[in-house]
Amino acid sequence: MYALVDCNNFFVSCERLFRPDLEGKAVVVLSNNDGCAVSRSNEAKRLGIRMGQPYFEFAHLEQEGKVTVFSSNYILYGDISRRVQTVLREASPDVEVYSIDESFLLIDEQMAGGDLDRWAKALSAHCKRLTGIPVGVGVAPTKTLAKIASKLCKQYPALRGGCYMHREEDIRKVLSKFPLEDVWGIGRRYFARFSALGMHTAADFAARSAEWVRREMGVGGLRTWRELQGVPCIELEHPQPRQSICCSRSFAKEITDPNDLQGQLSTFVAMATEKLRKQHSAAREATVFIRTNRHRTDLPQHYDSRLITFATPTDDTMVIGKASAEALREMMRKGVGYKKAGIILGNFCPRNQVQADLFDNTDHERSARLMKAIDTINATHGAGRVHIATQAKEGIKMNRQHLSPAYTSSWSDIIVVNADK
DNA sequence: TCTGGGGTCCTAGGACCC
DNA sequence: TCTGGGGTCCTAGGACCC
Repeated sequence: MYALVDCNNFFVSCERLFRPDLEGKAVVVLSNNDGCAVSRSNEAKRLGIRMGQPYFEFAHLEQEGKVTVFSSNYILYGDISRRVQTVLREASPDVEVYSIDESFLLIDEQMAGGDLDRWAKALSAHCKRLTGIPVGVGVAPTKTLAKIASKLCKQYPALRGGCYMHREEDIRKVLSKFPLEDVWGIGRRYFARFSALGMHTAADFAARSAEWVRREMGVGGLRTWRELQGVPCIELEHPQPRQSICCSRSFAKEITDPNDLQGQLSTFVAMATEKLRKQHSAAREATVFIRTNRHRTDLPQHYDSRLITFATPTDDTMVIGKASAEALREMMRKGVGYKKAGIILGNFCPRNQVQADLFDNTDHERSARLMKAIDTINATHGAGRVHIATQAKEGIKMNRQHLSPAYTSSWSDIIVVNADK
């Protein structure tokens, strides 16, 4: 059986850990740059705040004291996520960390003491007790059904955080009420097409023929369809090195000054190459892109990107940084304000299998030693302690007006318990 | 005024090979 | 009228996920 453990309103739950006064209240966590809602407490959902809704549209609710708003604090969420994963690894030897707030576990009835429903509820309670994070645990014969079971946990508090779904008639009953758009693998596009054909529930989709599904959606859709019938087609996956690494941000204000934008891009390059080195890869390609504010239709729009190729695959911040800076200079138009920029590294090979270029006389040994020194210092003395001189001193120019402290990852932000009070 | 960031997989079609 | 058969590789675009 597969279990899906899904953290409820994860970012909001992380913020509430250190703000218990917000329990039972409407809370929203915003995307980077305080742009839009990415996590909402149940109370905030009830206020009508939608996923992805722009902040300015509900900022009045905050003024009226009806909702508390946070900037996203990924350092905190990443740390809490690792704690949850630690608890889950004790529950099963086979865990796939699917996202920051979801993990799949492989589980059999013996391990669970013969009662998987009880096991699911117990794991939910255990996780809450050890980490403070409320989770739903859905157990079913396939990953797709386990996702559905975990959603039922949120819908029905009587399940006490755990739901084991395996009998055919139970599954049929659930699917006949489950919205098709909430099925894992059915996105916005397919749902729009299918609902126009009168299909609205998971059961409507499951009732189509295999040929029809294959024709309309290809093999991926067929897998989803079979998983709904209880036939496992999607296995537990183990972490693979990334095939591309992207680092980009929107800025608080449009940037016009080339040096200014160069400083921001340089920081993106440093972040992306650090991730690249962490997975022991070297990149053959980098794409640099810039864009103006899409929403300001009154201003001139400009999007451009440059693909850079490296004769010798590299993970060197300075090599990639220098090439990116040149690309940026070529693209930037005078007087145009840029709202977003970024870099995508791609076409990787393992770092220890780099094929040298006959005409390349770079000192790769020296480069490797320097990068290792930078990474080691930053890992032990704090991110960004040493950096390339072209990086912006003040960091990425983002709006983060509602940022919570780094409660678990910075000595200066650690909670102080005052016994006198 | 104000609208996120980071990924993966699959498919069709074109170019090329013998 | 009818115009071979069997492949590979690459890319762009579309779909999906959180």
